[in-house]
Amino acid sequence: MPKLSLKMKELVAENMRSAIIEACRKIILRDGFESLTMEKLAQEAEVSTGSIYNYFENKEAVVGGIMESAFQNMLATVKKTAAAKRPPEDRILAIVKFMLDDFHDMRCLHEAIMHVRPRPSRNEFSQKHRMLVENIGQVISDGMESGCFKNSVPLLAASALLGMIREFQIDPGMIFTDVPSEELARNITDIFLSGIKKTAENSHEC
Amino acid sequence: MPKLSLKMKELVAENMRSAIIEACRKIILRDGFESLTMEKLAQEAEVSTGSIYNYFENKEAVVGGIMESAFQNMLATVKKTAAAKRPPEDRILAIVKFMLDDFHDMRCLHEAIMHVRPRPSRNEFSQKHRMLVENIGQVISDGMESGCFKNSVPLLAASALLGMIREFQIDPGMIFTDVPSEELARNITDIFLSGIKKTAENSHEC
Amino acid sequence: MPKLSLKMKELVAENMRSAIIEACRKIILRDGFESLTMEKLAQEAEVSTGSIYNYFENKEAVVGGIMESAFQNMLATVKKTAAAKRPPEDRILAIVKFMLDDFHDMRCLHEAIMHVRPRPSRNEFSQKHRMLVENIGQVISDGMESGCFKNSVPLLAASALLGMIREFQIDPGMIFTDVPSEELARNITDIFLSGIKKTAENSHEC
Amino acid sequence: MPKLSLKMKELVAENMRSAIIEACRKIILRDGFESLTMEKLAQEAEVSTGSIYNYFENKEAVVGGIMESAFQNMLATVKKTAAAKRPPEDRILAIVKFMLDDFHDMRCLHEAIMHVRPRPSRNEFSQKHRMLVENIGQVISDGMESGCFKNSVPLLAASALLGMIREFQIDPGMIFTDVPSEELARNITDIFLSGIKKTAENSHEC
DNA sequence: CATGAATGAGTTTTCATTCAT
DNA sequence: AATGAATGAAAACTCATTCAT
Repeated sequence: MPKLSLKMKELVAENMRSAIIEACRKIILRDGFESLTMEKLAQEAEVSTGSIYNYFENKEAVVGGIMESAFQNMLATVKKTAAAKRPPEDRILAIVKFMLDDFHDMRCLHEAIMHVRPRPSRNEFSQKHRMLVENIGQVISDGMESGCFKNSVPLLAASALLGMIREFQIDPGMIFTDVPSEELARNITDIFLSGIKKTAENSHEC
Repeated sequence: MPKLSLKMKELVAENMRSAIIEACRKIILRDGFESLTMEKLAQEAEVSTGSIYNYFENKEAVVGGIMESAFQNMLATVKKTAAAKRPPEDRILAIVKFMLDDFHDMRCLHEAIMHVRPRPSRNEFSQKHRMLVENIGQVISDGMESGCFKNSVPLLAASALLGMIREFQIDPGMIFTDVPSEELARNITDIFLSGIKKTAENSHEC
Repeated sequence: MPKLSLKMKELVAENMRSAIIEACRKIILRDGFESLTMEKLAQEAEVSTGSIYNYFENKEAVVGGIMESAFQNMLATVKKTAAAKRPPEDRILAIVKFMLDDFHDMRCLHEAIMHVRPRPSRNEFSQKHRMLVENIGQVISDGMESGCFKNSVPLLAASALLGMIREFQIDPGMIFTDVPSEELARNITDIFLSGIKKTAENSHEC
Repeated sequence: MPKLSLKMKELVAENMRSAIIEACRKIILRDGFESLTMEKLAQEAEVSTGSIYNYFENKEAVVGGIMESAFQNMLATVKKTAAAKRPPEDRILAIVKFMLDDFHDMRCLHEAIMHVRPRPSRNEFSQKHRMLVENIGQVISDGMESGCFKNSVPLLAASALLGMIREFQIDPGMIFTDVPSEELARNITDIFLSGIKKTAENSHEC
């Protein structure tokens, strides 16, 4: 009985944490990180400010929470896709597609990382980011082993790919707002796989 | 005499502005944007808080100032490099190299853009960013015309390149801290130009 | 229960507002409007600066609050007195008496109006002031109708009366500090009603 | 020779003081006392902030200066009018007229007095105000002696008159903005001299 | 546990005054 | 004397965090 109620409690607590993190995400995406206050967060989550402190040590922990949550979401899919039994090229395209569509998580992550700088959370973040890179790197390693990818530094290539994706999500120049993500994904993947240079056979001179 | 002293004053004033912006940059790079306070800025610039307001309307204007300054630095070099009379490939490499080395400007810019959200500065930023993209895009257009680059969307490719570069500057996973920028530049350029896929002639199957 | 506690809260909140306004009034009367700072106000009201902002939007709102409060006090009594079933002369005397004694409210009001200049509050103030004038004007209208007052412009006469009263409250020459308000009231009323000139019957020549 | 240049200097200095005070007055009347800063004052007077301090001890002294100047203007005329060889009634009317028209001085004075509270200037101000009251009081005394005014307390009556005049200058209810000052003056004087009550001979009952 | 008012340190900004030129 | 930039104390206001109910 006590054990049951204990589990209940944990369940309720987990629910609260999720709700708060979700509210946090909404605010960041809607109004920007700068505007995130505990008061606003409480209102969005429809709890009291005090309650938040029952589930999170402090504001930083909440932000850390959304990073964790966003990573979990992304990592889960990326891992699955990266490990799928399909040609590496396809897996790359799938990952790019997914990430471009998963605007929320990546955008939040990026906002969060930029605002959680001199704190311990930063290291934690780095670790998780590395996992992301490594998973994508694995696809590239696979491609190298199977002979369809050139010899390269997988982690470096993976990072490059992530950078490209992020660029189109932040879109600082507001150039690609109206381009469908489908099209963006194809273009990005194409550049990543084949580059922009003409290959020997179809280029006569340069 | 009055004209001279007028020029002198403007010179001194410009010096002050630069000093303050430089101090601002230092703080952002050292301690993060979050920690930037007018008090701290005054100390770093070795002036009084009040003095800053003789040269900038308010805090936002200072931040806008570092954005402008950083852009000016970057654009100047990028423009020159982009317009150089060398093969497009070389120009791309030069730009990547320069940007990786110009850690300060790009990093500052990126910090700034993430923290200047709902204000008019944001649009101003977008415009300038677009100029950067367009300059790089020009190199790609050149390459396409001269036949060494494939047909592609130059602005899109340019954005992709910028994204890659930024990724290695922020280096969220802290993976490439110790890799010399020279090497990074070569790798990035290589991926951008040739992609990671084996080309037909040297790949037998996949 | 929820309704009760809701009412309780409102009651407590109203108490706070009153306490802060009262503290504000004390400071203005004791040290002058110029010396009113939020810090000082907080100390006088024995709360924290932050708390004040739970009950008032900003400093201007607090000042607006004391204007409103002072007006309410004054208007309530003036209205009642003005509408009383007594000869207009008596009502005038009663109003003058009350206002001279109600040093606090009128003095505060006057301080406040002089310091709340280019803001919207000013118009609000004007409106309320007009109500005061109109109420007193009504007494004069009554007197005119009943035949004991001469034909005149009631609002103008009422304003003149208010001006006299204010003069003795501010007492810029510090001449009447020691004159009992009872005596002042009689004198003021007498001038207002009969003027300083001898009337025909008791003046032989001039 | 040295004496001459000394006089010159004093002349120039007096000019500067006047110019600064005039600028101060303009600002107070145009934008309100609250908006008066030394910087603004310097701009309006077309001198440097530093220069002001060569002619005035500090800001308070400048404000004291405009009070002094305004008083001088008013006192000069009031004294002359009060001492004129005309019936007291006429002299009263003339004073009211002049003061209503001399909007600038009186308004400035009133603004100034309200903002110079806990300082020594206040006493100085009181003294000057008393002189004003006494001069008007003298007219009333004259009238009492010559038999056309009732026995009353001249200073008290004079204060009452000043209060009325000020009320119409401040016009807190913004009721009399469009009434010509000529008409106001007549009305005010009439109330002051004859009151609002019907006199015995023309009132049957009340 | 939930609540939400209270707290007060921390932030931006203003402005009278000084002082080197 | 004139200048006007530099100063820095002081003010209004914010917001993460606490704690009595």
